Amino acid sequence: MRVTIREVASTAGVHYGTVSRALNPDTAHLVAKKTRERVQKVADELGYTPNTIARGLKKNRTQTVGVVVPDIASPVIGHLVRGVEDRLSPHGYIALVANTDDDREREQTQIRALMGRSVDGLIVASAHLSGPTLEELAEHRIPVVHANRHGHGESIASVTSDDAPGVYSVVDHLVRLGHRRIAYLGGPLDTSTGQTRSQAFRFAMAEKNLAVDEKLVVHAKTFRTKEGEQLAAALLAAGEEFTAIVAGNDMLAIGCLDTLRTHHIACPDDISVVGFNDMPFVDKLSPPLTSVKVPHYDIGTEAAALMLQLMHAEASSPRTVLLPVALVVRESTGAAQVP
Amino acid sequence: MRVTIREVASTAGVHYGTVSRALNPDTAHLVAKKTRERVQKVADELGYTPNTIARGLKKNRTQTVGVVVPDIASPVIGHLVRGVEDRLSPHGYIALVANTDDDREREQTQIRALMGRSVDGLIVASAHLSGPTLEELAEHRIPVVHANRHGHGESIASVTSDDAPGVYSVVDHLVRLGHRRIAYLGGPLDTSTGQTRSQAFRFAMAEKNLAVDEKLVVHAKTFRTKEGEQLAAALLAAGEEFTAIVAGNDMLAIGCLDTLRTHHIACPDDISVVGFNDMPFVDKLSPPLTSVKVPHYDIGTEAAALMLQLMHAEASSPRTVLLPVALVVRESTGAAQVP
DNA sequence: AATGATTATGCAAACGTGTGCTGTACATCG
DNA sequence: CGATGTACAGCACACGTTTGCATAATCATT
Repeated sequence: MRVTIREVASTAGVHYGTVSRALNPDTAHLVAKKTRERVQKVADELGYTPNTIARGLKKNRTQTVGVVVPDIASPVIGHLVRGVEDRLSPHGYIALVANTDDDREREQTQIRALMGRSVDGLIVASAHLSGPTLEELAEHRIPVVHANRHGHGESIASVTSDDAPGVYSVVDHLVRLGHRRIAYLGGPLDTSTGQTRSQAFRFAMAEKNLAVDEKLVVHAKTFRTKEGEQLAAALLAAGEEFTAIVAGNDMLAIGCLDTLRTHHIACPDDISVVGFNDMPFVDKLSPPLTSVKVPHYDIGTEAAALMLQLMHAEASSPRTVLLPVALVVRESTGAAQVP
Repeated sequence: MRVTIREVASTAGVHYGTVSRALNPDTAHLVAKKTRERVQKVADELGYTPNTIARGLKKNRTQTVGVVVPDIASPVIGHLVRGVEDRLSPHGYIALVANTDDDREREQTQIRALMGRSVDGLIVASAHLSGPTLEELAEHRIPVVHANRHGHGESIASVTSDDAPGVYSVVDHLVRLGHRRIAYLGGPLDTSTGQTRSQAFRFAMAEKNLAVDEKLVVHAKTFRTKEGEQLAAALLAAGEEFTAIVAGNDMLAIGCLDTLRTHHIACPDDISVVGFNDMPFVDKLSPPLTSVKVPHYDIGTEAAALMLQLMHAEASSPRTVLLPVALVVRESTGAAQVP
């Protein structure tokens, strides 16, 4: 059996209420220094650890935040979760992670499971969030922070990468290299990143006074390399000429590289390829992939920081954080092929 | 405010104890079908969800298992955790993950934090586990399963990959290609995988009647690419001849490839390189890395399965699971250079 | 020395469940 | 018809804390 506050009290010769106060930083000033020290010592000797469950029941706070992600096995998500953890744990909070596979039903189930465990807050990095679930969350008045995705309007706090300038810098980079006919292989339009980047691409092209050939714009249904391969092949088969592909993320870009290789098309000599996210090891690909560095770890820490603010109900603070990204030029982009 | 069992009871016109029994599958048979159905209906209408915290306090079980990992951001660990989650969640359990960075102190802190939250079990994939902590765990009589690492003796359940045959198949593969002078660049000897694979290498070499040149055996302090680079450079600088490097994992192997490239040594033409784990995307490296596929996802599911057994205290079952690995031959290994 | 102010501690009621025990109503049996 | 058994529901305590309130102890002030 685990040692309780009463045992500490009896061996220290004080009432258990006093022990509670002595051990709690907020109330420690209410107990005399002498007894506080004695209690502290006895608690250490007995190896007392407060029962978080009992405390949670009483205070209605569990020092736990739920983290809802599409897939913890994905490298970018892993870094995000790591950031959350690192920022949260010094404050005594711990993360409860749940995978959804971007599946609406599973999302709902997982969020319910988290709510049932009385998490103090919810960081949501999963793509969708169905209506009923959102309502439930509102009912429980539980703080919610969106990470790596935009919220519904501005009502929900969110922290994301500032993708638009990133996409612009990609297009700018390609244009400077002489590219004019640029294909776009984007991610799912029902995800926040898929949509944002797609719009940003059109905007950037307009900015450069370049026409967007609709035949050169395709969108994947998932962010998987396999689909990148297929869509890249489809772009090639369409017969429209182009000298560069901007991909919605690195996975899709890797698919492109594979397809180019199987078609014996040289990259970057014939066609340049750009990814997004700058995942680990894309610098080791052949050719090393030009990409846009997205600070997923920092997204995690910022989301956690925002969550801490919300939970402690500090004065209203900036609710929407945009983190800067940076183009990383490598060898998958080069001068446009002369026609 | 959240709806409690008492509200359900009063609107259904029964005692709250009855509601508790009616809603709990194990005790539902104790209440008449008619009232049980009425209670059920009222509970649904009111949107009652049992308070897991209160239940946890009473039953001393939280339907939660702690998962202690070195770094959730690492791709292999991500897959492992994913496996744990997938196997656990259908049973209503949820995973509480904690990173340790393989740091002894942090390990202790995190495990304490998990224990304080009354987890029902602990899956430990972190490298070390210092003495005092182990004792604490034993005191609490909490089920522990080691994943991806061997336990202390056979007293603790564990599930790992069967690395020895994997290493043997690597050496065998190289020998068949004509390699005789083979270097070993292993992981930290104070980690389970580092030690197992190192021993297995010596054993495999002996099996093949090949001498192990101690100047060609080095061990990293961490599993990082940077250290792979440095140690590979050190091997080259040592002046001993060799035609192949067996690395303790893919990260170290990637470091080797980088060093070979900067030294303008061709791989595999001059020196072959083999990794271990078969991480995502090592097939996209240049050259694509020959490696040993370790089923980290399955290690996760198996560890979770074992944990479920232990928690439900089913009859004593196989406590040590070894999962098979498979050599995946790619282009980083080739025929030995003729002298 | 008595009074008031301040500080330190004890007391006990919650928080929302689970569950052993008790009591009641009804059926069954001799 | 009385005794016994069975099925169901109520009662109240316990799980380990926190915390408002009351009380005791200490100290300063007049």
